[in-house]
Amino acid sequence: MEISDEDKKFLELYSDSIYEKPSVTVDAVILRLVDKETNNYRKLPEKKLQVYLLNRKYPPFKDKFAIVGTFIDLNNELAKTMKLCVESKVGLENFYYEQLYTFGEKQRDPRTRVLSVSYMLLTNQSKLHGGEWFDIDLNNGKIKLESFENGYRSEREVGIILTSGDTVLKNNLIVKSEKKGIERVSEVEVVNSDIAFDHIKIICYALNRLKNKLEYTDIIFNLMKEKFTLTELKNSYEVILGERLLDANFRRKTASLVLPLNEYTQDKGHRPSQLFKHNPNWNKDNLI
Amino acid sequence: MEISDEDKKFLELYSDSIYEKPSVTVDAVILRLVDKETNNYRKLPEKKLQVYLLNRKYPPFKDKFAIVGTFIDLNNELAKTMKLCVESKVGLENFYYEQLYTFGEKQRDPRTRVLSVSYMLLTNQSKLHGGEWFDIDLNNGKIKLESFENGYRSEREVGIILTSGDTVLKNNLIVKSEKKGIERVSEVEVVNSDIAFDHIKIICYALNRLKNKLEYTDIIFNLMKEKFTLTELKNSYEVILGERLLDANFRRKTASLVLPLNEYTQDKGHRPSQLFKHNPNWNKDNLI
DNA sequence: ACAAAAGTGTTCCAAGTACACCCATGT
DNA sequence: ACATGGGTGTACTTGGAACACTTTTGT
Repeated sequence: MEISDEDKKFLELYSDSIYEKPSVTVDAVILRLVDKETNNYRKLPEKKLQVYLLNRKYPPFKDKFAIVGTFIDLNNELAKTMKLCVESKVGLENFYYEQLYTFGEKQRDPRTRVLSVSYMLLTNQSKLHGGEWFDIDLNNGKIKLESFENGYRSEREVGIILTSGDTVLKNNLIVKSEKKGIERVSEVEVVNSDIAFDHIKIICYALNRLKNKLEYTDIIFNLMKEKFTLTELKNSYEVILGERLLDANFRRKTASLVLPLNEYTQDKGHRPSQLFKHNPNWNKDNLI
Repeated sequence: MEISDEDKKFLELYSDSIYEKPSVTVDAVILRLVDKETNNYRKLPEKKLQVYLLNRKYPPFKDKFAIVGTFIDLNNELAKTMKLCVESKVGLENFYYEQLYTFGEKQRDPRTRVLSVSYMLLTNQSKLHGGEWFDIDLNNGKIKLESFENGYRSEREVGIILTSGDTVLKNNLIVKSEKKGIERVSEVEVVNSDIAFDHIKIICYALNRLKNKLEYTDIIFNLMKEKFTLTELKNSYEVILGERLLDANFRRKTASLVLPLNEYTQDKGHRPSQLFKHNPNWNKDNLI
């Protein structure tokens, strides 16, 4: 990408303020999986999915919880800015991340026009600081489907309850999808939300992305500890997918994703279980 | 999302210029499928995938071809701005679109820091103005795979040749992917490109998105005319996927995606073929 | 007649589904 | 003894892959 002489001349004269500019933030939906406490010595702990939120110290949305983010730095790459932000604000390093979507609705920030380039972060670390882990309780309502001759319209209520100790944050969304011949509209509407900005929409987007990627990637291992039993892995899938899986089939399907170790769990009140680790050489599509 | 009194007070005093702002564009990769000419009265025309590019009249990258885009308007939604831009610059209306990715590399625009919120647009219209349709000739090199104990590194050269009449634009990318335990890096590097900015990267991203979505959506019908034969549909899949499909299997697999019409092709030098249209009520996941 | 596309049928194989069943452990 | 998770086997179903074969048209 060589720059022509004419371009060089132009650039010397160029003023970068001729177009209005928006503010831009990078925002991170930080997710992890943890064990629910259990009092039964036999029972294995169930897993729960959590998101890390910060209580906002300044307006707008002072005292509301929000996902981690910052205004971008023009001298850094977007992802770099996001990483620095996450490291400095909550102390998280070395994590899996991917860009999700850029949210830019006109009214999403009461201050001014602000675009949010959002990221999903997955971790198995717990010791973050500055905020709180919130349990995610996702409740997909029944889908309402209306069919016409040349298409359909679907609508579903989605409830997301975020809980950390006594703090319970309720959020309700409506996910709409309409299809009429070639026309096609998808929309997520926030009915009510106890967290800042449109962040519940971003969280919802991340949860969907994660769920979809479980099927065809090995993304889940970013949420696992290094060593785990297959039942732990199965529970993890179940929590994210929101459905129960059959044990025998699960073991076969995931066989290529994991490597068996010569270690076993003990002291569990039931038969010991073999430990596994992620098979980093699992390929599939990458080999094509 | 009520605004508290404290927030209101804050907003009155708020100055939106405390953070540096980037310029932001919306950019559209406009794709269509057309028939290659054929001189054999028996042979059906093959399909080819095309992208619509504009010749830049002003620096930077004057006289280079670029995808359609504009600096955003702070008073409009992002998608709205993109739609208005596409309509006014090339005369395209009523199309399928989806947001792709936000490109923001520091050096991607020689003028200043510019983020590009990119979209993929699919159409079956031909009569655009102001630019040219370029045939897309995508050439995936062989993948080079290097395996270690705890991961692997893959690298592949991708050549994209864009042709419109005598204009031939060559572009070469290297797609890298590295995995070491939990660490994971993916990167696309532009080796050389005959088009403006990093637009070849955006086009490449769109082509991949389209290819992936063929599998699990009915997105392809946005590229088809209203009525088509199953062989036309199969050719369309083949061109985008870059591989041949088996006819008998294809017919079975796509059966639920289409509705048969009581019309048949004629004058083709071979057996007439039934025409089909998209089944707009094809659902699958949406029913869950 | 014949080249090309249109369309159907069949066999084989891989993978997913749903169970039934036995094993090993700590209390 | 027993509740619980760990783990294997199997019969059935579904769908994709590969290929053979027939039909129909315009020139």
